[in-house]
Amino acid sequence: MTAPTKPPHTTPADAVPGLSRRARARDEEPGETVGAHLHAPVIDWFDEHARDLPWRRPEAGAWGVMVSEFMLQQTPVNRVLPIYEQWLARWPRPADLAAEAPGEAVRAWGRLGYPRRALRLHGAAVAITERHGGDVPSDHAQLLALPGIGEYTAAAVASFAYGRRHAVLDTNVRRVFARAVSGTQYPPNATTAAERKLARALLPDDESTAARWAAASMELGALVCTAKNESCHRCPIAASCAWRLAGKPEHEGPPRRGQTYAGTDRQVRGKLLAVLREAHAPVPQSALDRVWHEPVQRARALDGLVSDGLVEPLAGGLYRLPQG
DNA sequence: TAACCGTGGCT
DNA sequence: TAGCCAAGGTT
Repeated sequence: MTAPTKPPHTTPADAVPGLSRRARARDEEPGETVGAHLHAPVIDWFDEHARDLPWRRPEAGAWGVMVSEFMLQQTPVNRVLPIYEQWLARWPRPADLAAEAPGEAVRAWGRLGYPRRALRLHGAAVAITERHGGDVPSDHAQLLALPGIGEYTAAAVASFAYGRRHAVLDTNVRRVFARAVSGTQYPPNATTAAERKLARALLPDDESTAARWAAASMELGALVCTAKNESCHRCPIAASCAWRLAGKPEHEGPPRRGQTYAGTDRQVRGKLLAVLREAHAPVPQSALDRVWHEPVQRARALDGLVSDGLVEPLAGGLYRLPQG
């Protein structure tokens, strides 16, 4: 098993075939919208082909959108669906989660992976309850100030839940833009200023259209313009796609090494936490010792979990999920 | 900036 | 089969 790897890049920052020189020179707030020829086909495609996901239904509300965004960070939709439903049924409002021990969030997170997200979602619920009267804020800066929310998630919640106009730049959208506009197979490894500028330039002027565009361009990347085995024959903007018109050149250069997973601290942490999730009483050290043979790494992993706040050490060599 | 942080399905 | 891949955030 390996950890996630992102493809390397060659994107020339400002070599954007689809944009006029004036458009490239202009920085931020648009007077006229760039890339407007992409908006209608992508949004129309979305209207017809969008998946019916629970967090897209009106009854999900801003809290449902926010919960889904936390769970979807690096985790596939199909694995999120059942946990999302259980989560919202148990904690229908931020205050409901805030009233629980953080360890309950970690337990309910199950095997979604990256359990620190569960802790941060709990922390965000506490902050929303304390600072925002229990309502998920719609302001980008206020969202960004919450634990576990970065640039992408703040924009996604503001856009999807409140219809605000933000560039929502996730891995799907970055790949769509890299191909359709920049003409490269993959976006850069890390998000660049040029990508942000491009995303802002492509954002429709109208607020509700911008929100629709954000969801539609992301869905296109998830369903059609995928990382591997892309389906150009189903793509609404294939005719103007810079990468396709260039003959779909494959990325050149050394592939970035993916971190191996087997034998890493991450694997050990996962095994340790799995024991504590299943237990409903404090667990003795001896039970944790069984999950990994190598004592030094085992101790390091446990220490890491404790310092992350995912595990609470008790007197007498007992451990449990955090109660406070 | 780059490393770190889980998990399981797919090819 | 073993590497690839999935709606990132934090340090």
